[in-house]
Amino acid sequence: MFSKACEYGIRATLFIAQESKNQRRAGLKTIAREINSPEAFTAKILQKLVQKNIIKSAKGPQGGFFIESNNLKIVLSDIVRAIDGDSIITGCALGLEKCSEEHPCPLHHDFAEIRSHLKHMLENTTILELTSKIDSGIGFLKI
Amino acid sequence: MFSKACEYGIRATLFIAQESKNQRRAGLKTIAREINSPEAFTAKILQKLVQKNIIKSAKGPQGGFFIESNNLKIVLSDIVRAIDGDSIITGCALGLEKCSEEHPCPLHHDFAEIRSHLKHMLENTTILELTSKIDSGIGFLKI
DNA sequence: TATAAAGAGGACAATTTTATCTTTTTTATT
DNA sequence: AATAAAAAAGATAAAATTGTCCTCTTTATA
Repeated sequence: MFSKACEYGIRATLFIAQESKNQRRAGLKTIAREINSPEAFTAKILQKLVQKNIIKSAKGPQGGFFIESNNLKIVLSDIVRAIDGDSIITGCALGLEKCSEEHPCPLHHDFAEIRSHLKHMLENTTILELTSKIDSGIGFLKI
Repeated sequence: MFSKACEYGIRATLFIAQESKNQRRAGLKTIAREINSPEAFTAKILQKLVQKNIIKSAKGPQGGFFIESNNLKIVLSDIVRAIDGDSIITGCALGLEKCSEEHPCPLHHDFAEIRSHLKHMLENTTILELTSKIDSGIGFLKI
C-alpha cells in the first residue's frame, strides 16, 4: 500500500506530534527507537518532511524535530503525498497511463469507489486525532 | 497498490480469458503486444500463474496460454494472491509486524474498513465479468 | 570562544523489483 | 524422423527502493 519510507514517515510524524503536544522536541535517535525504524533512513525521510513543511527541525544541542501547534491539523494525505506522491489516489489499478472515465480499465469503476473511500479517509484523518489514540492506549507505533 | 508484476498479471489474464472465451489460445507475443507489457517479464509472470493453476499453457506450435471454461470464475484476489501474496489484504498500513485488534496501530480501524471493502471487491469480481466489460467496449487493457 | 550536540547533505551499499537474454524442453506439423 | 514453433527455466542486468556512513553546518552552552 504505502512504501516503507511512507510508513516510517507517518509513524515518525505521529511520534513527533505527540512530543510536540507536550512541548518537547524529538531527536532522531529517540524517534527511531520509539517507532522501531532504521535510524539513518529515518533521517532522510524526516529531512524530506521538513523540506515539505510538514514538520520543523532545529539544529544544535537541544535541537530535534517538532510540529508547531497550528500545524497539528495536518492530515495523513499531506504526509503520503509528500513521500509517495499521489499515485495511490490517482493512479490506475492496472497501471494504465491513460485510465479515465472516458478510457477506463476494466477495474476503473470498482476501484474508483475504493480509492475515493481511501482518499476521503486520508484527507480527513488528522495526526492530532491519531496521536490521541496513542495517548489513550488504543494505538501503538511499534512492533 | 499492486506491483507492476500484478498489474501485468491481471491484464494478461483478462486478455487470455477473452481469447479463451473464443476458443483461442493466446501466445506470449500477442499478449504482450495487446496489453502493452514487456514480453520477457510477462513470460515470467505467466509462468507463475500457470504454476498456481490460474491459467494453463501448451508448448509447441499452436501452443499458448488459455483458461479452461470451468476456471473463468476465478476472481481478482486469486491473481493478486498468486503474485503479490496477501499483504495487501492482511498487512498493516503502517508496517507494524504485530498489528491486530488487540495491538492496533493508530490507523488500524480506519484501514480495516477500507481493506475489507477492497477484499470484498477483489473476492467478488470474476475475470468473466471483467472481460465482458472489455467485450462491450467499456474497458480497455492498454495505454 | 571552544566544544559538543544535533540535523543536513552527499556518497555509497544492499536488497528488491523489474526486465532481458540464452538455452532447454515440449510438441504439432511436414 | 526432422523441423520449427512455442513455453519453461536459468542466468544476468538495470532500476528503484531501502538502508548506511561520513563530512559539513548550525547552535546551545560551558
